[in-house]
Amino acid sequence: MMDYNEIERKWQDAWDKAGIFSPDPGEKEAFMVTAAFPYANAPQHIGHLRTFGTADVVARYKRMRGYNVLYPMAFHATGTPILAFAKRIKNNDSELVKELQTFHVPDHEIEKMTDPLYIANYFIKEIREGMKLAGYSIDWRRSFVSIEPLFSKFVEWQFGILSKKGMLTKGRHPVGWCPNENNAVGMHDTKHDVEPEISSETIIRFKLEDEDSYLLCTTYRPETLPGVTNIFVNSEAEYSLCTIEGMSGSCYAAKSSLKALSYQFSIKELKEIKGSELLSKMCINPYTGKSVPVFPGYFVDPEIGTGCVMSVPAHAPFDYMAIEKLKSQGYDTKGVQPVSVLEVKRDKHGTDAEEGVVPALRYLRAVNADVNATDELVKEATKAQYKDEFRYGIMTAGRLSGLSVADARESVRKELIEKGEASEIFVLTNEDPVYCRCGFRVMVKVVDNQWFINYGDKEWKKTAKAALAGIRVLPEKSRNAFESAIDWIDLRAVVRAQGLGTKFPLEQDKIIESLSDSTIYMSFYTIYNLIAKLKPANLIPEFFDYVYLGKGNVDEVARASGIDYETVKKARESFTYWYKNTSRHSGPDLIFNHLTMYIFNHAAIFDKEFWPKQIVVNGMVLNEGEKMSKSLGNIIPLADGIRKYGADPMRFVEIGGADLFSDSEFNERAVNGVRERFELLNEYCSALPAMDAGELKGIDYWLYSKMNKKIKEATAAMENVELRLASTHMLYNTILELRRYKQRGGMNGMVLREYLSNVTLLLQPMAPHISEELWHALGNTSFSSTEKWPSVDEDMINENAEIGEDLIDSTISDIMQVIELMQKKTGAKATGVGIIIASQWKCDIMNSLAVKKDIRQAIDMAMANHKELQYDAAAKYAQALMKKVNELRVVSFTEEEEFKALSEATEYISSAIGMAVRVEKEEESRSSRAARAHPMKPSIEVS
RNA sequence: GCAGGGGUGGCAGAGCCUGGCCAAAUGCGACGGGCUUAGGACCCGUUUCCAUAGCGGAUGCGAGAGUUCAAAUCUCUCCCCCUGCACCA
Repeated sequence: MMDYNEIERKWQDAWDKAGIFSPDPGEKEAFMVTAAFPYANAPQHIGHLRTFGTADVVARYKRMRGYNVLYPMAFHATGTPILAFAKRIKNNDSELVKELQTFHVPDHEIEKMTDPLYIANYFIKEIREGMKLAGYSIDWRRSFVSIEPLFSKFVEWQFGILSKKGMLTKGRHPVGWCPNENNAVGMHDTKHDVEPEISSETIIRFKLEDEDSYLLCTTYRPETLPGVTNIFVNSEAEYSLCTIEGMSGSCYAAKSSLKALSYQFSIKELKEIKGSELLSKMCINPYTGKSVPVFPGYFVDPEIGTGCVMSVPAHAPFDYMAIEKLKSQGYDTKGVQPVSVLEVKRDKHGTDAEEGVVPALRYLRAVNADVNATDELVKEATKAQYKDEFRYGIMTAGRLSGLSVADARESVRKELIEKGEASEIFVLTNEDPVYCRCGFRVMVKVVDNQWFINYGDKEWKKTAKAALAGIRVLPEKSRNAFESAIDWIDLRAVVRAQGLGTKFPLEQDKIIESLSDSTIYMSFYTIYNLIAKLKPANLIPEFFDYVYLGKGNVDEVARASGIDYETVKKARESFTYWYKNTSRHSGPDLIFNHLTMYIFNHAAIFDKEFWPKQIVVNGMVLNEGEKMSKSLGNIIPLADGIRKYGADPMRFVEIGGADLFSDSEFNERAVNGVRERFELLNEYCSALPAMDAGELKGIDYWLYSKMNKKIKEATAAMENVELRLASTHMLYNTILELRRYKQRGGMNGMVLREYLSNVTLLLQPMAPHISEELWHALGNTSFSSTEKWPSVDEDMINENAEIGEDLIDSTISDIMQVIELMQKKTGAKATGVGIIIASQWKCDIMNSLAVKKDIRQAIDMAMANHKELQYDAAAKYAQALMKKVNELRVVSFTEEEEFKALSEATEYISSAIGMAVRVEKEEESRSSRAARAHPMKPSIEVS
């Protein structure tokens, strides 16, 4: 048994000592690999092997292909999660403490984690250790943290440029808000890590007849305005008359809804009235001008929206039910009748459309709801109807006629907002109320004067598309996602009121939001080791202008910044050297934010030659079929996994275990399978010294052929970062081939050494430690890490050698079948087997037919070439073949070659079937079954 | 809803772009056999159905339709699943 951890430590130390992964600019062509940097709030779990490991495999492969490869790594700590973390520790949050304990964070460390910087530093150290254990070939000299002052200088410079280029704008923006802490809240600020989901609704005002005031209704479905028959209010609740910013006149809304509204509009209360007082009134539909009455609605919640809803009984089951209930209670509903304003071409969830039946009623019937039905049931009907109507509905009412529901909604909404009759309001759409960690209910606040990066800018989108066109996206099928991400991304709020990070240059009391400060940081790696010792004050914009944009000259920049001449010069050289050829790695979840912003910012800031060249997107890692998550408690810390299974087996399973884009599965069985195969390779390597070299046999040529094919295919796979395919070639097929080689009596030490040497090198990117170990077991003294990738000798790819082996296999399996059937039938035991090989003329006829499909020509040709051949026999054979002429393939073996291949394998075949074997040619055979032989399908005679 | 990706044998998962060599790689599982004191590991075989002294046939890759001499693979329609939807890293 190999001790993986010992082997890994040994080679990691040796690499460190040799400094082979800390490159500087040189003669060789550069290649830089970067992976989305880890957030410094927890050590890594095995899922991180996917992105960082894939990046490492690419780095290692490219290094062996002769590139000067740089794989740097930094750490992200910007934003609020680390602050929230510190606060939770302060509050003794047991959930968090438990989580930390799964990562073996000692209690005395947890105690100190009330300090955000301490947290970041602690985990950065942990993560770095984990990455070393995993064997990543990282240049640690270039490692920085996204909250350190030098990096902030760089980010300030970046935003200076964005500002100058007009990419920053100001506007209104809704955010989740805690009224207690007066803070924006994101997912990590809420109880149970719920993301506040915000969507927009429409407030529509209905003018009260004979009064200079309005009723405010909230609705998702403004397109149903033509179908409004009345308004519902809650007759038990208090209502307020108030003035609302952005709407002229005074308006009524439920008193208990005002608080939430006040975070989006400034509101002044004038007076209060009872809901019941509104009941006697009539009001005017702003879209149709029609007058409608106000009724009490049992289901109206005064806390939601404005506490008034417009009633569309034809299309809203709740409205329909409410009116029916009123009627049954003897309430005077003034003869209102449902008005249908749209029709659905196909009913998915409701009953079939019936002439004259109100749509809402159909959906209610579909769930068996009567007048006494529960709200749950009505809700179900509502959902179904809304879904169908939004998806398939076509408007039938008035000017909206013919429009789809979605289009009509936009059109009505826009028209009313322009006229000042409606306004947009934001609401939380989470199923359950969302609570801040402090216990207060989260609401929506609209922030004015919010700074945005304007990714909606048409010209910028165009440049980004141009940049994308020049990027090699792997896997290629994810390019679509990038295309649509570029189209879709719009304004992005760029600052926050709190959090760690860089101050926003245009508004010094705000912090640049954490995804926005890390869009071009990869370029910072190229110079970080040169400037690490400088003071922030040295890093003036002119310095970055020179380094990244080539503006100005060394002398001036050196003088102005106080940085010495050599460093300035080197920094520019380093950037231009490393940044021309880059590969960016990340998970699929970042396509719609980070990676797209990465493209946008590069396109805006850098010269074309420094735009991204390659983006590799990889899937996640699942643990025994389930997503790893804190809540499931199935996270495997990286260090634990490596300690238990070894880094290389873990790497192999996680990185090579699935297609790039699909998720890979961690399971113990697979890891053990890999370990066993490594052991087997190791055994073969140790057995080598005892083996002699001798004359090459057929099976040796076969192994050579397989080896070269393997190199060819593994190389192609690595070029496309198809790591699953590559791993199949490199390890799994290797084991199958070695097994066969041995079974077929292969024992040529020279051949085997060459084969194993190449396999060892192929394995290097994915299993670097094992590769080094085997490489030395084979007697080498260099690092396999810095060796050349094996090259293909096309001449040694020998199809015939492989066909020969396939022939042997298929013959054996045919023999076994025949024997089995015979024994079943006659009960007699077989004692010997004759293999009879088809005559050359059969082969000739078959090949001729396969190419030409001309029976005449085939027979003539065979007759001409084989004097002994009877015309009858040739014709009969050719006719039989004609029946499936379309399936015929050219046979590349001659009778002689077929005979040779099988004769040489007699020993193997007879040991496989357990009895004596005789091989003969058809024309020499006296067997009655001889004529049944086909090319590559010898006749079998069992005696 | 919008966007992106999928649906293949007991399971996982290739193949699909570039139609035929695909009853469909590979791994796992199950079954039978070998090795072994026994188990594990390892090795060999079987693993849709029917037929059969092997080389044949039927059904078949979410459902349906189409194109083609030929479809898991191309086109259309439908159904279902997964992921993301933003200021959050």
